[in-house]
Amino acid sequence: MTKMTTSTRSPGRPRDNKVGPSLLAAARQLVLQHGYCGVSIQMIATEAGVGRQTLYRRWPSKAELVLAAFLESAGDADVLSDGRAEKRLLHFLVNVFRNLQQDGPAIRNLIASAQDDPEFLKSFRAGFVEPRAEIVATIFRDGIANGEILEDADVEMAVAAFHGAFWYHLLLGGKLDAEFAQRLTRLIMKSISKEPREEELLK
Amino acid sequence: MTKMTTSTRSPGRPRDNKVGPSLLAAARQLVLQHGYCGVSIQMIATEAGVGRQTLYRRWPSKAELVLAAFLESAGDADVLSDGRAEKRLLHFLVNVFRNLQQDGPAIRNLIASAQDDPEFLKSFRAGFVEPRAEIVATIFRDGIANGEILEDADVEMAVAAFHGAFWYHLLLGGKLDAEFAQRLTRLIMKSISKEPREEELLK
Amino acid sequence: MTKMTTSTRSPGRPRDNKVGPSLLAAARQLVLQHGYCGVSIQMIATEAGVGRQTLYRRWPSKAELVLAAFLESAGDADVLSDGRAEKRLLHFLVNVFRNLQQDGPAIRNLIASAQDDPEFLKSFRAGFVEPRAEIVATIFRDGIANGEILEDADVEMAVAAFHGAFWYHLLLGGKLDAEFAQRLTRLIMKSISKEPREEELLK
Amino acid sequence: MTKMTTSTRSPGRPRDNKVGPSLLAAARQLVLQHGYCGVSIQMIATEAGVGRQTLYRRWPSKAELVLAAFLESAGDADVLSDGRAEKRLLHFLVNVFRNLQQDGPAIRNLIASAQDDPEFLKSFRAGFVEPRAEIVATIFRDGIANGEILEDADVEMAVAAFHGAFWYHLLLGGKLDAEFAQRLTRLIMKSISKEPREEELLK
DNA sequence: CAGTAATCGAGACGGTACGTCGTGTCTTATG
DNA sequence: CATAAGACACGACGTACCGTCTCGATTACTG
Repeated sequence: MTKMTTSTRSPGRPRDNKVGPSLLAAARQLVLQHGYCGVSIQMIATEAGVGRQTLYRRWPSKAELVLAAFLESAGDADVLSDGRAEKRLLHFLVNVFRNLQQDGPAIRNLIASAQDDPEFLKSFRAGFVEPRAEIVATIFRDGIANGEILEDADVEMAVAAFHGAFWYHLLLGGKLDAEFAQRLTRLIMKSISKEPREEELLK
Repeated sequence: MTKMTTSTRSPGRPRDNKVGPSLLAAARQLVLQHGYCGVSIQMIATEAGVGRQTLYRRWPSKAELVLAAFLESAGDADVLSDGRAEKRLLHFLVNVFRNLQQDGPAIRNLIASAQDDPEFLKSFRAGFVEPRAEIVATIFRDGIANGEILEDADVEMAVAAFHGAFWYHLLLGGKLDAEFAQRLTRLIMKSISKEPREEELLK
Repeated sequence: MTKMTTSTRSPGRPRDNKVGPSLLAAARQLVLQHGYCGVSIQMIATEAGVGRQTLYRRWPSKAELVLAAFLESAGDADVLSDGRAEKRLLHFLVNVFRNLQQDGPAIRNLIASAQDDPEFLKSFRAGFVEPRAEIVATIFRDGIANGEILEDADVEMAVAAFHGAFWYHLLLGGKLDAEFAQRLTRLIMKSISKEPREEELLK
Repeated sequence: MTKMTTSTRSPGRPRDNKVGPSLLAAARQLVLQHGYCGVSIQMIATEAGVGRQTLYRRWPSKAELVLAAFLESAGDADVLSDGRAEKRLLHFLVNVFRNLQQDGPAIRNLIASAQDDPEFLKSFRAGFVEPRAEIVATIFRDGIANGEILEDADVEMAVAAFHGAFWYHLLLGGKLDAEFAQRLTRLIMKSISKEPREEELLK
């Protein structure tokens, strides 16, 4: 036996695997510094000490590159693996808001970029939106499983309302703080949880 | 006596008041035809048979002009003045969705434009967002007044979740149809209405 | 009578008539300094303190601009208006060679540029080649008129051989000095003048 | 003993001696098809099924490669070995013009390429210009030897005028036909041949 | 009824970013 | 070593908009 691996290694000079990360780092730093629109493709390439073409070889647009750059930092969303749904939601939201403290402006611009670039919209959904939606959906489904949440709850819509509400604030320049997180979580939970209303409990 | 009013009319040639509307019309038509990003300021001015400066004299940016153009058509939001809150919400939403059928792409781009232009964000909030938020808030407050909705409902957050949910879908390219409207309305109403849960009714 | 001139002055802001000359000057200086290929359109525009578009508005290519720049200096070809043909030819050639001392490299590159750009070739012929050809042709025709040169001399071909010979040297990097001028003039004159051969005179 | 020859055969993989010719062929075909400037080094390499480096290992530039490619076809210049000088010149010229029918555009671009690349200019002179100059010079010298041409004829200049005249036409897009060949030959011969003038013969 | 001043269409102007192209060098694995 | 493939840094290209400016011409009110 001669060759184990089907090692379909493409011929030619392999891509320098230091250049991708250095582009991501450059993108991230420059966007945080000058804002998304204040940064050109040229600037990122120059900062990374790289030719422009080398960038285009990896990402088709500034938006895709910046998305990748900000996905890294946001990837490590720490999520409570169990506990009451409301608590887990709140914890998630507080974490997200903390990230947005720094990344908010960039994320807003990525959402903006997706509005006239269907290809990027797909990337953005797949890389950013859906993972986060899934986290929240999982919390809801766990809640159903352990009896906290109504069996017939409209999970999909609850997720949309949950994320939508803070996108709405984010995109409109509103403040995203702990109080907001609490109120939003409360609102959604009221809609889908089994727990009797407080008012009724008092009766 | 020649003139009654001391009307501080500025000297010089008065503005041609046909030019504003023709710019709005041109903007609207071109954006619907080629998409927001497919239209340049020059194109709009040319289409309206107007110099570029004449446009800048009235609006500071493409976004502001297009906002004005699309505000006109959306201005005549017909809202039920009374009835049950859920019904009124649903009616509003269906109307909005009907408008978005045509204007959706433009609105998405306006939201996008606001993400890196604080000045325009203010205009957009004042002209587009807040009027619509107020309509929904009013419905909620009416609901409280007539006992449909809990006195301590978080109206502001409910509005954010309500609008946010369909913005979320709009910006992500989701479908905005009657079913979505119904499910969203239901979710929000469940959260804030007094009506006892179905489950409890069955007890 | 109200208006005399049909003054078809085009509308819009008139072109700044200082910008053309400053571009020509910049082009000339930079090309002399760094060579034709060492100069980019951007460099010329920057040197002239002008936007790139402003340059493209006046000339369609670097070649056309540089041609114009070097036409100016070469325009003042001083030509003897009478005298013996051979003397006038020689005087012309010496003058040309003096110009080429400085402009030679640029001219060579202009000829080169014309080889893959038919549009520019036309400009180059009209602006550079033909005026110079005409000067020499005129000398020949004067020579015919005053009996120095054969009536049936092939003026066109003589011009081609005259100019061609020194283009040949120019393009091949040969030296263009007074001796060359003398020998070339002699050769051509021998071909077309009436004067009996020296050899025959000696018989 | 395995190998006989001490032949200083370089170590490593020997050059594939099919690759050179296939590059020449690819270059020739592509340049004839798309024009010199319409062809990139990459295209030639790809057409020949060869890596780019392999090309650079053999020729330092596109110009050198294309020169080599077109030298092949032009190498077989058939020249009359004796006869009257004028006849031999004419025959040569007609042959050259026939070649230029096809290769003209490429040759023009090679001349152009030489204008900003001294290294290539040397190659071009050595490979293309001088052999052809020598052919013509030889014809002239033979003419001197057999008494057709004046002993003190300026052969070098005659060659320059002869070649220069048709370069001039070639580079300026003029037509190179039999009539041109005849007129040019006539002009040069008149200048350097011993034959008495027609006018004088009629005396 | 001349003077003043702002508006209008048109287009020049200095900039900036874009995406593509070609060049010559380099770096792999495979002969 | 040579080779095919392709990455890489670089830099020019021509285009598209942008927001501002500068024209002649127009159109009102003012003194």
